[in-house]
Amino acid sequence: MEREKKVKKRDSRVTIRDVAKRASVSISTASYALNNNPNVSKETRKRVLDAARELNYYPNASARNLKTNKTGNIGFFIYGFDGPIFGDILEGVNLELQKANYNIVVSSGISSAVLLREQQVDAAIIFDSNLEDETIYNFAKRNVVVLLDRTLKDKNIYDFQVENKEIVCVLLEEIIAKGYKKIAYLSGPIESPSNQERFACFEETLKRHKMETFKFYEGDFTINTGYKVGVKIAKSGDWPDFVFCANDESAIGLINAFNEFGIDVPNDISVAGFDGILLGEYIKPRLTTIQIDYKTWGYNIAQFIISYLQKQKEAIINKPTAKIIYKESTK
Amino acid sequence: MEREKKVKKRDSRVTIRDVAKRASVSISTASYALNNNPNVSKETRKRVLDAARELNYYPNASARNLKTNKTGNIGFFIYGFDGPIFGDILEGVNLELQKANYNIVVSSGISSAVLLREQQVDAAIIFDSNLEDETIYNFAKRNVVVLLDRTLKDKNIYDFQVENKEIVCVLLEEIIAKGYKKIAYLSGPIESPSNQERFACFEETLKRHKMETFKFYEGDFTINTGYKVGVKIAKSGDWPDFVFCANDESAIGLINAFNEFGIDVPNDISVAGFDGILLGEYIKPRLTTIQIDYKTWGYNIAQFIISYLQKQKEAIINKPTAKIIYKESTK
DNA sequence: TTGTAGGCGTTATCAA
DNA sequence: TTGATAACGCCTACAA
Repeated sequence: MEREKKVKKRDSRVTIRDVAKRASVSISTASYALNNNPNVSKETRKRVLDAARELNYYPNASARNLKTNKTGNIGFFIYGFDGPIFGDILEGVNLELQKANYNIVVSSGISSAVLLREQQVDAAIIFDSNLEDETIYNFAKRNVVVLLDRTLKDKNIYDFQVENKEIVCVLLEEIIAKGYKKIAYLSGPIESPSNQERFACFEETLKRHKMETFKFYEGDFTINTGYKVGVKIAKSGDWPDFVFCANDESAIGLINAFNEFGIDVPNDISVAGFDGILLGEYIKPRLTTIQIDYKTWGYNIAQFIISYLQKQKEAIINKPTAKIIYKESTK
Repeated sequence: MEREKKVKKRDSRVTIRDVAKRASVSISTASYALNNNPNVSKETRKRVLDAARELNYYPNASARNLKTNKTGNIGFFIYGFDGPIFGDILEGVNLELQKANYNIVVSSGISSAVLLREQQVDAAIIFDSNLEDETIYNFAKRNVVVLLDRTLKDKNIYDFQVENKEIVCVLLEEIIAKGYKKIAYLSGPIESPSNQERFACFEETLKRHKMETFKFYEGDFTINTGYKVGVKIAKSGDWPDFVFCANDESAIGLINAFNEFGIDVPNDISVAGFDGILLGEYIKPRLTTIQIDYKTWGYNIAQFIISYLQKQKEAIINKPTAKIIYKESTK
């Protein structure tokens, strides 16, 4: 019975206490050594680090976070795990964060709101329109937020929209120059800022040439809806000669429908998209698109957050590059 | 000066202390109320919850985790953010975890190892062969681990491999029945267990029919390498009449190369893959494949973890269903 | 039913 | 250069 009491608590982790004991120093000295604090002698540091290694010690994150009020984690919150562009952004973000010893933590759905509310991350990158503005504002009271899916104005909140304006205009100018007359638009969700910007540029360029939007088809950025719109167009008989799609996925759905109905792309109807996703290179005909360098975008976002958190310098936002890639879906 | 001292610390969050004060109860009562502990009167609970809402209180995760030695987070660690099957598994996992109030946390690269070592998650799902066995063993001393990419034997460690055996045999049987004679294999990474299992079934079935592997091409599960192999085959002139690829992505690269070199798929060479990824439906010819229900797999994994953590019952592992989908890439 | 108090594992202040 | 000790915010015996 007596002996039982002295037994180490079942399951208990190695703590800094154990390390200190093994290195024959006080807890505080151990902490200094482990955190590279300069005021600890070289020999002591070595003893402590050795002990830590021998005991396979790793700090308890909760305790550290509670004390320092930091987590070292950066959250990336997305609306779903299967979006084709997230992969690239995330790779860029992660590569860069690793260099600065931040951890990336990706989440989606309710989890995202919980992690934000309980401040389990030091900074948040948000690409999920399901997250409520209020949750974001609240998190931003004490932490930095980068928005990719909307625009909010407040201290600590920054938005990194893709640069749509110029590049969509350029594409449309070139399309008009090629002689297309009946130019239509397949939208994303109406309220999406990206969609709105892209459509604004679309309309503006047409207007500059005294042309009218041949048709405005409502979509939602998905292949499925793109397909449905394609079927409707095919059946209608009232065909445009060019459809600019707000993103690649809807363009791919559209082309799929056209293929099925024997509509010749690009000769009957030409199609272009936006994003430059991998899938666009594997469909037939391959998709003309505006290619965004999402990986670099991710890299830039991570850079921004790091310099913000470390307050090294005025953090600067770099827009990702965009370029037009002509493939066989246009003449 | 005096006044300065009394000012609330800049930036400080709302704590349970503030809630207790506003509800005029002690901290412990507030805690009980917030955690649905039964021994607190209805009115008191209401007062506390109201106060929490009014103050916009959310618990400090670090403090809670430190005390309870739990995080409520389940980690999913992957080798990269752009794998086409992760999206589906993750959706399934997340949907199920949400119901049980667990948060999903996805990470990759060094971050994964850190999160595991510092035990920032209560359970880990691992699909990243870059993570070292030792890191996993260590984490598993106190937590449950589900492996999707390898097999390790230890307390708390479980592996959920896709069921490759039966279904690959069935496909090969059917292929042989169709009269293919020169049947080749395009592998994944040689050391990958999935690849090994699939190849074992492949070889076994051929052997049963007294056939030999026409060629073994080494790949690595990527489109790029699949493409390179395809080019090599095209140039060699020594063609198989059927290539079974260890996954869809390599099959897609292969077909792409064949298309470029004017090899007729399926008539010159037929191709089949494994996974059933979206891309396979959009290439020409569409890819014959073994389709795995990855979303359900994710669902099952989450179920397993939840019942394990809650020790409700003997946790049971359900394998995901697999079925063969014939498309135009085979005769 | 409610309150008091101790401690989870760290970091960091202060004194030695 | 090192060590004792007080927090960080929360949960939970135990006492009232």
